[in-house]
Amino acid sequence: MDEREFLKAYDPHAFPPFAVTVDVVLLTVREGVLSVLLVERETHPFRGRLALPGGFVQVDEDLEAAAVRRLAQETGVRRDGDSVGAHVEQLGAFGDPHRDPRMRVVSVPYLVFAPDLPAPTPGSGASWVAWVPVRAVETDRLAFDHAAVLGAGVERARAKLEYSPVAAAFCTEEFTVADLRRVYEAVWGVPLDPRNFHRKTTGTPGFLVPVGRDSVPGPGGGRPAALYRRGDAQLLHPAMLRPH
Amino acid sequence: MDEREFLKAYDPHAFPPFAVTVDVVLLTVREGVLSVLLVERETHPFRGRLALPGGFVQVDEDLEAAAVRRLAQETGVRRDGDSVGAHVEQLGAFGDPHRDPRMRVVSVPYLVFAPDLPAPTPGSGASWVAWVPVRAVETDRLAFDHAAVLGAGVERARAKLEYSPVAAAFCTEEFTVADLRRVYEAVWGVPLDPRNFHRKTTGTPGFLVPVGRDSVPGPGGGRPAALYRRGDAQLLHPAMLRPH
DNA sequence: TAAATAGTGTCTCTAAGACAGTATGAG
DNA sequence: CTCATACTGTCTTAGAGACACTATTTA
Repeated sequence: MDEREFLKAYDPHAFPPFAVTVDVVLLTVREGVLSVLLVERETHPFRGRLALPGGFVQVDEDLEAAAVRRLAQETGVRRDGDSVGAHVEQLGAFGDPHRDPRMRVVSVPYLVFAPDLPAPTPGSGASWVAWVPVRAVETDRLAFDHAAVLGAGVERARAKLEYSPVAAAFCTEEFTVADLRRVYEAVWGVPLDPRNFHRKTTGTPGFLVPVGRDSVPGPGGGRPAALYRRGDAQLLHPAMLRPH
Repeated sequence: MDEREFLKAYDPHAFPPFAVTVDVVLLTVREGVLSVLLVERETHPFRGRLALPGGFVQVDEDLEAAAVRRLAQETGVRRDGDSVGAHVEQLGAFGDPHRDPRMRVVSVPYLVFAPDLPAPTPGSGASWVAWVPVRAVETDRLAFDHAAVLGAGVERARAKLEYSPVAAAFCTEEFTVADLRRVYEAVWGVPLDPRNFHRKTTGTPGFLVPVGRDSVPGPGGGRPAALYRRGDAQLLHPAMLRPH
């Protein structure tokens, strides 16, 4: 039998059914606090419980595209090269045989970083959507294994800030060194020395590109800060060190 | 409708069929060269082409267990806490809609490190098995998207050696500092200064535990080296730096 | 003996941590 | 003016890279 005949005779329905879902761990920093976008599930299973946005992948759909689609459908948050989607990264596969009571489901979560966004609006499958501070999430009340997924996402985010310049994905296109420092402080949960942080970030080639203009100081004053955009470096050399 | 009724009425076969497979990127260091275990496919699709060991996950089977099972079935390499399986790590999910001509398949590859092992024997689904130096793999002739999977595995291994003590998983239970250095040199593909490497590895707390005995020198002589076991550190602090 | 490998010591340089001191805004 | 934030400079110290030197084996 050659390959063509083989494929013609192949019946996918002959095998026990699997499903593949995607979930989105969408993180942002609001008021100095690392927060995650959660929805309240509108249907069984886990109806009424909080969960990450997500859902079934369509047969002909790319995994990352499915994640972005479900995020938009459930929460109204759309991909947009400059803000949401500046950083989208796969978190792995979660496939415990009993993670979903309906059937065997393997879920592929995606980690997304976003700047502080307007309030999301509930859509299909969600009766409620909101940003929840990560430290305030009641992990043992999340649907499915989303506590583990969220934990993996936060841990990945913390590690990623050390050796990559993705922290800028939490900021608007133009930002100050202090904006960026507040991202690191929120994600790592530790205060950083503003002066050493300034020296490190502005001194690492390719991390920050000066815009040439200054920000306007907030209420209470302070010297205006220079504005920067993200540079083209893919890796930080040497890495930002997280205080131990 | 409550949750029980909902689940009773749920028909998994009503949805388009997905399949989930696992693949194994089994790496070792043989004669100073980073090598990967490849099989020749016995059946369509990609019959006769080289591929990573792997196969379909069973409905009630854990993903990592499936990877270990397929590795044993196809190649005879068995899990064994001290050698193969000293380090097993998920590499993510590969789910391009057309990566498999039979049907929609999402594959979850696992990265495994092993010490130099006895020659493997072909089993179910494989007509041939062998260790192939990673640099000698003809990536454009591998089955499916295994070139990308192998690339991700090698890149992950390189990064992992920097901040974790997993390099010891490439060695037998007791090993010398030079054995460990040869692992780093093979995986990173660069020579390292033996003296600085010695200072770094023996000076990092929790990395190496001295056994108290010496190795026997090879032919050609040389001073016997102290033997070590892997320590209990999970992370290297500070990290081993890969020469840029 | 020479050659090979193991292990120690020492110097230099980069860069991180801990600040002091200056600049420029708001109120 | 004071207060707040931005930015620059300086000192100390940990640790990486580049060696020289000593130790212990085989041939």
